[in-house]
Amino acid sequence: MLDDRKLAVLRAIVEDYVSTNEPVGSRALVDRHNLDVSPATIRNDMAALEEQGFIVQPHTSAGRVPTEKGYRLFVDRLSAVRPFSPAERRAIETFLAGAYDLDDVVMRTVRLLAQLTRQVAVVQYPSLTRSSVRHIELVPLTDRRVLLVLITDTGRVEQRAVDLPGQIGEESIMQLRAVLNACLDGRRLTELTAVVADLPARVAPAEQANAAAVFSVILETLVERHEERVVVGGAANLTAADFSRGLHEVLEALEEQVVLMRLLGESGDQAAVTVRIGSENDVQGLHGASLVATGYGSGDQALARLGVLGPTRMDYPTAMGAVRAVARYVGQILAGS
Amino acid sequence: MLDDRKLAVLRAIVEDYVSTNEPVGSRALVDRHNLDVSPATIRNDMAALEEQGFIVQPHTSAGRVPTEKGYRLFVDRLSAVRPFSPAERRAIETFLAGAYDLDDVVMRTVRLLAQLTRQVAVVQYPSLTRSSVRHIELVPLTDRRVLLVLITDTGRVEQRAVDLPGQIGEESIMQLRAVLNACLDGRRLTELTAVVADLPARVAPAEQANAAAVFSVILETLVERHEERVVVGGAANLTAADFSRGLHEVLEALEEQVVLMRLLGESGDQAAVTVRIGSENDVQGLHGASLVATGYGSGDQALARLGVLGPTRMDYPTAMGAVRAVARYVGQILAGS
DNA sequence: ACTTGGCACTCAAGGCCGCGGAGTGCCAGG
DNA sequence: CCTGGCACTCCGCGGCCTTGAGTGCCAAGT
Repeated sequence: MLDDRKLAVLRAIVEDYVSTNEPVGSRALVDRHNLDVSPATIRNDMAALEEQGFIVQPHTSAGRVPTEKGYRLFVDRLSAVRPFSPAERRAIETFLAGAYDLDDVVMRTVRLLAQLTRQVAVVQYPSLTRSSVRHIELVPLTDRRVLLVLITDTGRVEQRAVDLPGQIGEESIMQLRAVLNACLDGRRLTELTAVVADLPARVAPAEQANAAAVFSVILETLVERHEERVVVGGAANLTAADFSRGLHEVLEALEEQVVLMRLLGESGDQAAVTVRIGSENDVQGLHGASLVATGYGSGDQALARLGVLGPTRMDYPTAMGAVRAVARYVGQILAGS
Repeated sequence: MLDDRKLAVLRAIVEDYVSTNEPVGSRALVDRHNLDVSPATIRNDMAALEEQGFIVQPHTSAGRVPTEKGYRLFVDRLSAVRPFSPAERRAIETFLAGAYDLDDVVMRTVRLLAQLTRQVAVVQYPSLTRSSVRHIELVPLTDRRVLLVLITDTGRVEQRAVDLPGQIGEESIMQLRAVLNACLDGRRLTELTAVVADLPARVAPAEQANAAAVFSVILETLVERHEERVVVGGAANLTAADFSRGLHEVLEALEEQVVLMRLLGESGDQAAVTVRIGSENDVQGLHGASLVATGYGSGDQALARLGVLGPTRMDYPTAMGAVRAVARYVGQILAGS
């Protein structure tokens, strides 16, 4: 039903449309790509492709434009991820290697992705759930309030103020800190729920109430409500892409952490680069946008996800290449630190 | 030269233009505001105002539009900061009071400002320079690398990984930590330069090299390069404002921390609400935009600045009211925690 | 000395028309 | 199954006109 040439035609249409942003006609197609057949032949193929819903014409007597289904076929079977040249790889590597901080790594990653793809970059902070506790610190703020700081082995620092039910003194804090570090150090965050349940037994009865407050905050903040921040960059690139009227909605969506989490979250295989095209992502306000994303992590486990967001007519091979390469190097950086 | 009625006319023009976004003519003016004179009279006044550069007409036979000079006069002499109703104040207060975290306070502030003004909100993190050290923590990452965490009395947590010149053991870290906390606790960040200079004397000779690395990082990161982050929110509101073609530049500017710092930084009196109109802020890409900003802080000292950014034709009285009110409440929240 | 109504003038915005050109679908012949 | 030819469709563009909002100016009124 779809012979090789028809597929080649579809590929050519996608490529041309992506680069010119104008409906592509049969003549232009035979010129730019060296298909050695006549425009008329191409027209027949186009008719077939249109019948099956891979392309449409905006109006009679205009060229063809790929549909979402067309893009889908393109990324699944017609395109190769564009590999990066050694020079580019080296540039990426050195740019990321300059970071001195987890925050800095994430910031640089976002900028890099945005710049490489000329799209909006979206990077999720490395997840807490797979990392383990390196250290817990308690700092008195007032006599009924302490600051809880938790440091993970991925270098992430989580902080939260805790309001206590009763007063607390310096030595009680010392004691509590000792208990916490003794029991929680080196534990996976996912184990914490179980471990924390045993803690009250190790605390002096007089301090039970205050300790309980701290414990519940640990669980609540760091485990259950693991607020995995998503950082966005390159929003300025949206103006080039012709979202025109939907731009407002896209910008709004980009400011909602929850929406971004949903967007990135929905996908199966963590290691592979996945592509969600247009309405495939059912996230509010981001129909008409495509996401190219993948997981990244320090080992072979994915810690979090990153990707780029753009109009459906985006350069998928390049985007996929950039996402894959950046994810790989960020992983290395994180593993090395 | 400018009698009272002419000023009233200018005020009316600004108000109408801001709310309708269309050049305002003499007839519309006498209708909407109850100036009891005829349109012809207004026209004469308009001619005078135009001659002095407060208004212009986009083309012959269109209504008048305020110039930057016109807006300037408006905010300086013709407008009153719009006060907030008690109900609004309470809403602001409770919204901000819900925060449990410095990060959370800043995030909520940004959202709140953006929502109140329907403009882009810009909030600078409370400055380090005026706060003092609450606690310093050193956490081993590898045997040649430690994580330095510094907690300030404003609840801010700064972190940075330090690469050491030599290996370091658990007990050396303990010792170093003790020295650091003994000497730096409670000190103003601005004093640190002097205090740190005395530190090497207190460290065992064998540890000098490693200790020096840590000290220099403390100074470098936390004092000299006090990277005062600026958080932006409500970018989606830019689409409503008709920046039309400059939108790209504005979005780009908003992603550059340095640009934002310059933008907020430039102003004299910290406590007052200041307005920079259009080309008055000579920051790259933000001509055609106005900034309404003020300092905020926990005491009477300003810790940092916040404000809103919008098109020159923005609702200054409301923006100024919102900025002032929010700054006040954020200050209270910070003082209380 | 201001204010006012009247009047002529200007000019952007919008609707209409006609044209050129790109692109298509179809058909008949290779 | 490919190809050239042909008739057809329709978008985009420029020109033209009309409309209406708004102005500037002037002469008369208070």
